[in-house]
Amino acid sequence: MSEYQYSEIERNRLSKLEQLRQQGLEAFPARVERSHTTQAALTEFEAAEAAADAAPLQATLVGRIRSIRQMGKLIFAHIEDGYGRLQLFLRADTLGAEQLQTFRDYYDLGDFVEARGEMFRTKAGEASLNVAAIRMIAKAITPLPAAKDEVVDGEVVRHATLADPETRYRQRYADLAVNPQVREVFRIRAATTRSLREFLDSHDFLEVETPVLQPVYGGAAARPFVTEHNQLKQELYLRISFELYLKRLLVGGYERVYEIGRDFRNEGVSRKHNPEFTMLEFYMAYADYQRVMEFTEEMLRFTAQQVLGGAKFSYQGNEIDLGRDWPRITVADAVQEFAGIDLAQYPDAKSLAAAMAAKEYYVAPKASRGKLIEGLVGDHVEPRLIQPSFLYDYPREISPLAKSSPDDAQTVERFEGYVAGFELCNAFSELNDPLDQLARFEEMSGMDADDEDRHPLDEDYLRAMRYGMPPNGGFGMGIDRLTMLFTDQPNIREVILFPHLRKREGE
RNA sequence: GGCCCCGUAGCUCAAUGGUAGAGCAGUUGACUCUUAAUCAAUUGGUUGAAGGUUCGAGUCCUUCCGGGGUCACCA
Repeated sequence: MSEYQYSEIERNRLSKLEQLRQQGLEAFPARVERSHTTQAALTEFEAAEAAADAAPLQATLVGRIRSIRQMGKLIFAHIEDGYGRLQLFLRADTLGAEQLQTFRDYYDLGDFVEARGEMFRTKAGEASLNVAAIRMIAKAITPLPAAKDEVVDGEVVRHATLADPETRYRQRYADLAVNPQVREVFRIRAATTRSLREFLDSHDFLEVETPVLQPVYGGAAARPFVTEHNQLKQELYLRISFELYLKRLLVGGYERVYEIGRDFRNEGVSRKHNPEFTMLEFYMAYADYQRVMEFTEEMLRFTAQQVLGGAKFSYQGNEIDLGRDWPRITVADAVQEFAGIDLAQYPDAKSLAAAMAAKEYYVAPKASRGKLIEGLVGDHVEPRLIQPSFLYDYPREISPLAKSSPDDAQTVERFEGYVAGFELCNAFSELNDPLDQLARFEEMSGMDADDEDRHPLDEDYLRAMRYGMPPNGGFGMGIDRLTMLFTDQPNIREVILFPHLRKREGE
């Protein structure tokens, strides 16, 4: 049983609904007529205007009532559909006094209607539908949380609109219904994934789907969500990455695979983190990380071109240009330049921690040398990388799945792409030597079970690798973060339709 | 999880510790070219919840619930 209490406004609207029904008027019909979208009606009407001898345009439109202006026996209203908005012109002469009164008495802002009539231009010059018949196709009981619309230079400006972030996220349907710019964010998001697919498909990649429920999680350092299969009495993890399954497919003979899907990480929620988020990973046989860097630049340029029409965009006040060559700087050089520490002089965690402490930098307790370097990058380097850049050659102990550099045992062939001061993607020359991989897993086994960096040993993955895995370059990118960039949104929740929020009492 | 801030009408927001208000939405009325229409009148509140201090609490204190920011964490 619902415990919902109707508000006064809702009770009023329910009463209108009841009265409509008493008059035999169905407020939620199963079938509707529609000859044009609002956009098509406007386009065709303007074309007919241009052709002097064209017949008047008859149209049947559907949409949600977004404004009503009553002028006695004349009513102006705007309807909005998925394509735009259009003014309805309701006049007693055309519609009939009785129908006009029905509209006045029972129709509200937010209702969906079907209106039939002839397109014309009002004295004020707005292309409008002179309504000959109108009917309710879905009555809105709850008023939409927006007061009024205004059109300024062709743009709809909504006044006193829904702004409370909590309500916007919990009731995204209402947010979308009243905030057109929010609808636009998710169109850009869809265009982004579409163009990434287009790029990868055109480069001979195979799109695949791998398990979300995994008996062993891996491919990243994060706490997993744990669940259980009842019948198999088996503990399962929601995946934290796709990596290990995608690389198994290279063993199987596919040269290029990718997956776009959801990862789950049981970590804190922040401006840049949601417990479930969308990731793109691809693996490219016979490529190394340098090749993947080039490919990444190409891919993001293509995507920006498709989605934004060019390589330049503005993000939170910074002008970002994906078009130029991305600077490539080693982690060691970046730490030297931005943090003033020469990593070569500090070959172990203890000496590096001391050097950092001397500069009054934050030193994470019990951190490995790799973890300390990562901290330096996060604190001192990352925020400075506004224009698209690659950092490369990462510490071995924080990269258990990456191939070692041929000339430095402490370093692996790994890069991260940074844009606007945050990490966008992460890639490496994938480790394909099963003996080295086993050694890496065993290094991890010395760690505490709850250490974030501990990577579980995956026997089946090792078995796959023993069959022979071609050398390959792998890549992962957060789609949510890319969408944040493309839509100039500072918070990941703005690019996730239904972001995670704490459950409310009673829900 | 720590710290800081916030929660008032459907929406956006006011209110020195001293009568809880405005605009829009809603309701009633006027109006046949409006477009944030206009004009007149009007309804609507357990101020997130529970305690406490006080003659008196939206305001101060405590706890809880929810949200935002930030730090930690997030390879």
